[in-house]
Amino acid sequence: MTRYREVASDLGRRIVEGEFPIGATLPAEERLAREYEVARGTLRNALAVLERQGMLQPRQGSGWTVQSTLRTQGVAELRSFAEWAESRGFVPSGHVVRSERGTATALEARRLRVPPGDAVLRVTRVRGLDGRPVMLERTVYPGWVAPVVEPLPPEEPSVVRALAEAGIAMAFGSHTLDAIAASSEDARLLGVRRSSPLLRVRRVTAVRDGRVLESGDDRYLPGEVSFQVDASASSNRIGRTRG
Amino acid sequence: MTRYREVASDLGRRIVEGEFPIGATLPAEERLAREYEVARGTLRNALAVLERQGMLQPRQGSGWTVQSTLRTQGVAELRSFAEWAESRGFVPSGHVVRSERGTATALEARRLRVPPGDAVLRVTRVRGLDGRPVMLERTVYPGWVAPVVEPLPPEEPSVVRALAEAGIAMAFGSHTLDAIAASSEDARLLGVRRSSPLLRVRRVTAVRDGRVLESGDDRYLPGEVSFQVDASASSNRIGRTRG
DNA sequence: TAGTGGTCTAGACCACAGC
DNA sequence: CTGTGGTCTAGACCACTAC
Repeated sequence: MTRYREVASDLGRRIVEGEFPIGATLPAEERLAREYEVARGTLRNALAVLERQGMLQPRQGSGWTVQSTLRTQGVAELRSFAEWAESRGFVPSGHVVRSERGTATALEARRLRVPPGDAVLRVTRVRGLDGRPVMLERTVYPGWVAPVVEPLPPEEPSVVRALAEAGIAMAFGSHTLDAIAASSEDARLLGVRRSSPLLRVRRVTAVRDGRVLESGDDRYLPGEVSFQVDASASSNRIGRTRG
Repeated sequence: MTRYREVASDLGRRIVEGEFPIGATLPAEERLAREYEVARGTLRNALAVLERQGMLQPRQGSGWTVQSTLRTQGVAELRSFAEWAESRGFVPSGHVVRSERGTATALEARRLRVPPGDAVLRVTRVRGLDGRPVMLERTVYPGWVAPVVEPLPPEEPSVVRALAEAGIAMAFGSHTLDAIAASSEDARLLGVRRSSPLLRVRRVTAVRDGRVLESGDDRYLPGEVSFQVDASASSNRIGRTRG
């Protein structure tokens, strides 16, 4: 653990616990640096961590003000449906509709960055919140991930967590959002009429060394989950939101 | 202009011009710092700027590698339809369908953070790429912005640019993405069938001091424009993409 | 083992906010 | 004016990569 992460962690804890409520101004950097017995540069590294998490915002000449007392996690927040749901107080569910081994088509191979014809695992899941289906997920895993995913119980709510426990941690993700009309299968599994509008999120996630972990196509019912992007000059934050 | 921004700007130019192509490794920080005659800390500030723009990525023990030779702009990239289109080589168009003054409804007042009943300006525009309509935009402006927007020509392609030239610069934006079925008016103006799927982007943007600049509802034809989010442990980047 | 980015220190001066 | 964050310097040592 580096010193600035320790400071960020402790300062974040004090904010979450209410010592500095929303709208409050933190003590000056100089004072906080003395308090934690670090150089001002190190303290500023810690503040930058909390800024990226959306908790703090600086203003030259004034000070650092508390924007939020909720910790967000960037990638993880976007990546794991189950962890997002739990952090918001919903009960996530998952149900495997289909799971089959196969060989990579040209398109899948390009997305997964493996040779065409390589072994892949295709899984279709219906994801729910508090018992109601809200999203249909079709994921393709490359051969090296398949042995970890295949033995999971069909009702496993968090595949991401299971992968992390197996030492496979996601480090990068690219998501593309658009709208699409429900196919016959989409309609049947989500319980809507064919060609009704769905929010489609195509995603490719990779581990630290660049290997692709999965390629997926998620289709959300409108009105249940939407995606929110907060952008400022210095940082962007992305997350799901209800409704 | 601060020194680290100057360095970032020059280094970015060298990358765009091809001196360091995609995949290339930059000279070591120590060497670049000597070259630019700045301290290593200042050079690292410059590299951080280019990292946030998605051009560079560091790896401990190796070096900084070039990820992209395209400059992105964070908020601006997300905010201005016209500037995004031009940067990608498309010709953006805009056409005002309706423009009317009115008083803020309860919902509009909450979004714009003004008292209900305050004067507002409501504008509906069809936005196009290379002559084809791709998006329908309904924007509500608070009273203090209306005098700048109202006199603009109905075919003005970039409202953001016009506002910036009037000294009104957007500093923060929140965007919420979901899918929605086309209403009768949506269908008529975009040339699709009623209840066909559209990507809806609701946005609220604010200036530096926190005043809300506009509240909008944009509806995109599927297959024309989508939104892409690249997330990693250290940073998130958002932008539009074609198709 | 040599070279790289990651972290940290202890100062300094500047630009801006707010009284 | 005083206090704040923003920038900058000139060093140092550590963790990791690649040979």
